[in-house]
Amino acid sequence: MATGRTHRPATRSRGIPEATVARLPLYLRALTALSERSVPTVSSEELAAAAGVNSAKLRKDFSYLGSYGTRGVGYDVEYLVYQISRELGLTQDWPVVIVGIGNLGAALANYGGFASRGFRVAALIDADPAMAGKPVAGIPVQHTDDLEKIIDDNGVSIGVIATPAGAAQQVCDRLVAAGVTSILNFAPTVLSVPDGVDVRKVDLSIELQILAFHEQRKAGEEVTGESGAVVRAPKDSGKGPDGDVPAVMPA
Amino acid sequence: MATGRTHRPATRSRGIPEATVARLPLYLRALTALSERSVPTVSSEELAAAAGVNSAKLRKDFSYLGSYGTRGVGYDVEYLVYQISRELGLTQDWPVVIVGIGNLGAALANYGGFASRGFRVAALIDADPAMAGKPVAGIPVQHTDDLEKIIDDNGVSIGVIATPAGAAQQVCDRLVAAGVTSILNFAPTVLSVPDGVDVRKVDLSIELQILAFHEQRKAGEEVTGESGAVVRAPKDSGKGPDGDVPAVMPA
DNA sequence: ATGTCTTTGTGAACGCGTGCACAAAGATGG
DNA sequence: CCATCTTTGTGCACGCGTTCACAAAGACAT
Repeated sequence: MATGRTHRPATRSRGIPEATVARLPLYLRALTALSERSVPTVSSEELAAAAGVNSAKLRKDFSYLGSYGTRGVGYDVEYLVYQISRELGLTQDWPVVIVGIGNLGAALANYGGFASRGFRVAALIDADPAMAGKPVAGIPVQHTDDLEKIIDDNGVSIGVIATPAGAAQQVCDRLVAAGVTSILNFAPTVLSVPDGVDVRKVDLSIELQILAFHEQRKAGEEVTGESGAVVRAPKDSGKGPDGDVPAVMPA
Repeated sequence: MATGRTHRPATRSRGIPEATVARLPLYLRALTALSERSVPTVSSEELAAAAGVNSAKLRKDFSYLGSYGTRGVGYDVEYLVYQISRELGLTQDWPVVIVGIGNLGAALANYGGFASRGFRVAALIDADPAMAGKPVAGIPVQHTDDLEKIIDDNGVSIGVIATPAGAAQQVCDRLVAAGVTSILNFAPTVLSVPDGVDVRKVDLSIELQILAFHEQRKAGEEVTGESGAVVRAPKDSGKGPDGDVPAVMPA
């Protein structure tokens, strides 16, 4: 997490809870799919199932946006798509820069999910002079030296950091100084930013570690299991870690 | 989110709250850095700062693991690294398969953060026959047809899905049927899995949409203290979205 | 051994998020 | 126009997570 505005301590933005905001994109995706199939209306139950949430939660979420449903019928799909898009600020086009065009940065540049949701990759930036000018995803990579100018010229307020961990804080500082106020960080580092700047982080190895924790717990319940009891077959042929690694011993 | 075990409704695994589990990797990273600098002990205050969290929260988190600190001194770095690693199941080596070797899948295969944390990429799988045999990150890509055999031969219990959205559920079903019980999903879809299977999702466009929401809110606050009216500074030279896109109109 | 000083570990209070359950609203049919 | 039936919107209760604040524990100096 960043030092600045990351978890937004109870700062219920304009009355919409953070947890709800995080689910709106989910609803939007489900609604867009329905819209493409020309489904006119949808009930909270159906939509909740499509989004993978509880229907009561969904209704409460929508209640923060206003009363957009019709009792006895459900929600108008097109209207709801519009309302959520507007609420999320997706009726506008957000220019985004990606800094650090390695494997991940290139993958992000090629990712279709951005453009389809109102985000436009305005520039790709990398510190390697050898990359300069080389096109990635049809966009020429520019050098870090011009970072400030690029941000300014394009009116960018959202930056994506996909650099190695060591460079992330420095890049972050420059982005912020140049006027960026929202950062999506893929580097495995805690970024420190001033108040007023939002940081969200995506950390691949952390996600795996959380999975490993639960996986280990499942394995530990194998026979002992009170409820689930996986009871893996005899012999150590079962799924799971290959073996024990000594690791560091306690002091 | 997935239908199955994703949010784990209050199923405090072995007494350790989910929120704490999610922070352990963060602490571990900070501690590893200290360890590499041969720092012997660290106080909750220092470590909390390095991990970007509140020190009280950190102490409470550690209290779930046991009393590993020394009052008046702090925590033994090496010992804590060991304890957290063990708790997370990282003293074991977890074989992982990545399904869908497009831009993102390739980036994940090349990502160093996996190997350094006890995760080993056991296999890369893709549905494109043209990719078969081609090495990515030094590992030959295998065809989806052999998915079940690969899972079984390598004793894989953690799978990463980096396929297009359309293929994700099908791949997921096959992974689960083959014995995978933890899935990290990069495809923008809600996966449905049976009980006992954990799913974590990483959705790039959702993260950006959340940032856009806050960005829009900040813009709205510019001059007008709180409620509406964007009132951007004179001329539209400020940072921000390029312009309004009509989008869908309300019914 | 005793006192002081630092830092941990945790009891308690509070706030957010979730889910139940139901009343109100409106559509639909007779 | 009235009755019935479906589905929303929400009051309420509960539990998790966070934070404060402080007593207990131990290091360290004298």
